[in-house]
Amino acid sequence: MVKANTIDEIPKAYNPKLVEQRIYNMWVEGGHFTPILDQTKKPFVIIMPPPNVTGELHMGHALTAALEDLMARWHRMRGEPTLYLPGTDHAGIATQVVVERMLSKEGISRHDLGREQFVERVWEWVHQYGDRIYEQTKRLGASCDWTRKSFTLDDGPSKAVINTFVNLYNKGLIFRGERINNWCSRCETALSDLEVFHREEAGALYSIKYPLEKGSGHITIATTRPETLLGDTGVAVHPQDERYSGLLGELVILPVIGRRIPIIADETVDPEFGTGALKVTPGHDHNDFDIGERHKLPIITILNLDGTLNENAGEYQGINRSDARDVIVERLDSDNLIESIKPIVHSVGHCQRCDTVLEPLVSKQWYMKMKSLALPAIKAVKDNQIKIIPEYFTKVYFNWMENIRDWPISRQLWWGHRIPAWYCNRCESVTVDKEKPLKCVKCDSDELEQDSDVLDTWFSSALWPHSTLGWPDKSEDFQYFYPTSVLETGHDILFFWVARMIMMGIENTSQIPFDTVYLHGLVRDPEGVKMSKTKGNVMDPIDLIDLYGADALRFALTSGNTPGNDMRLNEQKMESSRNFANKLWNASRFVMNSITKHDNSDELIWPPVPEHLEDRWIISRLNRVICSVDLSMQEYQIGEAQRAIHDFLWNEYCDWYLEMSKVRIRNSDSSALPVLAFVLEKILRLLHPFMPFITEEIWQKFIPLLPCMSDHRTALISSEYPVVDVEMYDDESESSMEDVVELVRSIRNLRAEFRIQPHHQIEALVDTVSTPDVYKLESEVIKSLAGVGSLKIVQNGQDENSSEHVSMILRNGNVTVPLTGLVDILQEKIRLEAELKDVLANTDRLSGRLENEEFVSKAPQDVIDKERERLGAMIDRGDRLTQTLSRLG
RNA sequence: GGGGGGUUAGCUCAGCUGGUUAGAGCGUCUGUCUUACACACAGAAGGCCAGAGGUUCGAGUCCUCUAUCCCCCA
Repeated sequence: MVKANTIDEIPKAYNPKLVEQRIYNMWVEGGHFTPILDQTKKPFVIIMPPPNVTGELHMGHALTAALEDLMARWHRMRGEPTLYLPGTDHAGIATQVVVERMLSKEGISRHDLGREQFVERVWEWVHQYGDRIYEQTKRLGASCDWTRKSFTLDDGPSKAVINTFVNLYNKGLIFRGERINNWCSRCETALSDLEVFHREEAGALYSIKYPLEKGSGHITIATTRPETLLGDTGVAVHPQDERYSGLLGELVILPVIGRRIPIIADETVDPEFGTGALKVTPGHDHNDFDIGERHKLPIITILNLDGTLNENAGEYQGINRSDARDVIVERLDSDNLIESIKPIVHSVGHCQRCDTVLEPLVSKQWYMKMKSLALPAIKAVKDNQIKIIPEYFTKVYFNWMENIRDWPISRQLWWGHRIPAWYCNRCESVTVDKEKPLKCVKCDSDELEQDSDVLDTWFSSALWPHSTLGWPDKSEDFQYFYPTSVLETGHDILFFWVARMIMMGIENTSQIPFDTVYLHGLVRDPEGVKMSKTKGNVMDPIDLIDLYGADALRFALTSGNTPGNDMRLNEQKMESSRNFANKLWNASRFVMNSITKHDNSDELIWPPVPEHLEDRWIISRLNRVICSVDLSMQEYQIGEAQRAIHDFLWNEYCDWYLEMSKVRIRNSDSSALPVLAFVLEKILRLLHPFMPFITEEIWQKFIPLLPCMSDHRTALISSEYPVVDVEMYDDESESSMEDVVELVRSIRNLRAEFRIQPHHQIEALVDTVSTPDVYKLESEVIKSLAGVGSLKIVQNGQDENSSEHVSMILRNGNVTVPLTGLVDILQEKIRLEAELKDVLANTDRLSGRLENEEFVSKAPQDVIDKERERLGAMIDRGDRLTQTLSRLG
């Protein structure tokens, strides 16, 4: 037996800095993160949501990794071949913006470089910084299989993207068309609805007179965007609006431009808003586009892609859209056409990436038809093939999926998967293929030019669960690991990512991509405000790891965290998590030291056979905790599982069992040692998925001290998660220990109340009918933990209530403590009477319930039995209180 | 306008399918550096579970309405 560690060598406080890096390297070098493909076992697979390759680890990533790694480690310890696959996302716009900003510091734009050189510069950036987020993820302790890490622009995922595009094009589900879109004039690209961030902003509602063609009258329209009138092709009113019914079909003369446009009736016009007359600009408003389609109004686009007014703006061509409003309003004013300008707060769409105000704009884009893809994805969730946690998000999912709209998938960017479509310079037909076609399919011309656009990044993300595993090839990984198990991510990307993965997974593989979706909430700052760089309230996970350790951060993020709900992170949570780690550290220090000090640790019986009451109790309790942790984990009640382990370690193992064991150890009785060790070792296993570093570190120090263990592995990470042994449940020992704990607490309570010095030993007399043996058996423990010098246990003795004594009522007896000169009889009577009042109230409540015939006839028998038992105990307690009081006189 | 969620101790939050006198952490108060841990130990105070109805033998938990806050979609 190696006696490696004495207590002096183990630091008094846990220091994560000395541990984490070393332990992580050990795991990697030991190959613990790479699963062994075992065809007889069902694997557990989590594909990590790929962070932006140029991004930095933020608190959302930390929460994601904490939860995913927790699940991965739990399943791995349950013996399932576990794959936690890491990867990064090329993040089209975000990355392009970052590199463009860097270039602008050098005074150059991407256009100066040209497409090819620009993309090269982005790759340089990726090669330089792309691993940073991986290194940060490692610091969290994520047990990812780094041998399988994947990047959306790698050959495999790229091949999947091209294949998918071509397949869907051939099926007619991808098409090119001219529609109204959200256009970011800074990024110079179209965006999907999901990439639009709406914000309430103060603006103005302009009422503008549009003169009628006939006569001298006019119709007044209301708009928040007067500059777009340059593109107006109609004025719409509600069909039932009597104010305007006589004007329907008339023409008005569009101010500034002088175009004749019709007055039409459309149901969607809100007569209550503004003047009830709406200018219709199909080229620059989503709603107007629809109205225009219904009434066959022409579409006039007035903007260039860079946000300046185009030739349709006539004399105003070339001015920027931000100046256009002022110029147009000025002009209208001088033409005396402005009736009023009123302040208004309205919702304005912004680019999610660069915050530029978006412009609805008609442009030619590639689209994916979503309705038919959505149907099987809806069905998969309806049929419970895919379970969403928390459940209420299924409603949100259905709500979105059932109203799904076509997805614009082309982006006018340079960084990303280039669309595999080629245009013929001669006949203008399009050829879509996996590789560049040699000739135009129509006219045989070889003058082909590839579409300059790239695909929305989410297009490749949507394929992630299968593209990372080798699809479209039938690779070994794909066949073994797909479909995956759990998709864990923030609820904010349910539509962006999760829904699309379900649709594309089913479309491409005919299988669901995962059976469970676990959605977490936002990590907020201590005031409950969303963390953001601009607000400056971000907490850096790496800073917190440096300060408190990775285990503490993970524990803080998962404690009391329920699926879907936002949580606040603050210093107190970090501290209490760190303190918990330190508690474990010190309990372990005690146990290891006790074993090391013991002369014949080789003789320790292993696994221990609990005979002593205390041992039977702690092992019974351990098994109940194992059972409840198992149940909670299976139901994804991670916070509950964590709380159960926390409470067991701190409140039962440390506060009671460990303290009680000291009595035996002091008396050279080594019988508690194997149990101390056994329970601690189980706790390390239970806690490992929650606090991987510290548990592994302790385990590595601890195992060499123990007699040969049956399933001794090289590392805790790969050892077996505890399984409940219901044979070890022991109601009798649990009940007995409750009596002991109650007695100790009662005496401590009296000591505190009467301010007895901690070192001063007192006498105690216990009078009990039912449990004298337990008190006798545990008398040394009771004396030690309650500071009692002399403990007398009698049956049916006489309480000695007087100015010299004070009594507490136990559930199976009374305890009396002599306190010479300290007792105020009046105060004692008040205390006991208060307790009696409480007891009598409870007696009434319970007997009332039991006298209720409906309760007795309708409630289940076990509930009734419990209530009867409680009533009996309550009456007994009341009797003894009354006796004690009567002796006080 | 449509949909979803929150409201429980001073603060931050748990509380699964209804069943003891509703829990934790932090904070507060009183003691203690008791040879694992002061990142600790012992003890204590503190809650009309947002409000009103209803279902039930029994409601923090289920239903309806109200108030209030937040999120998503249009």
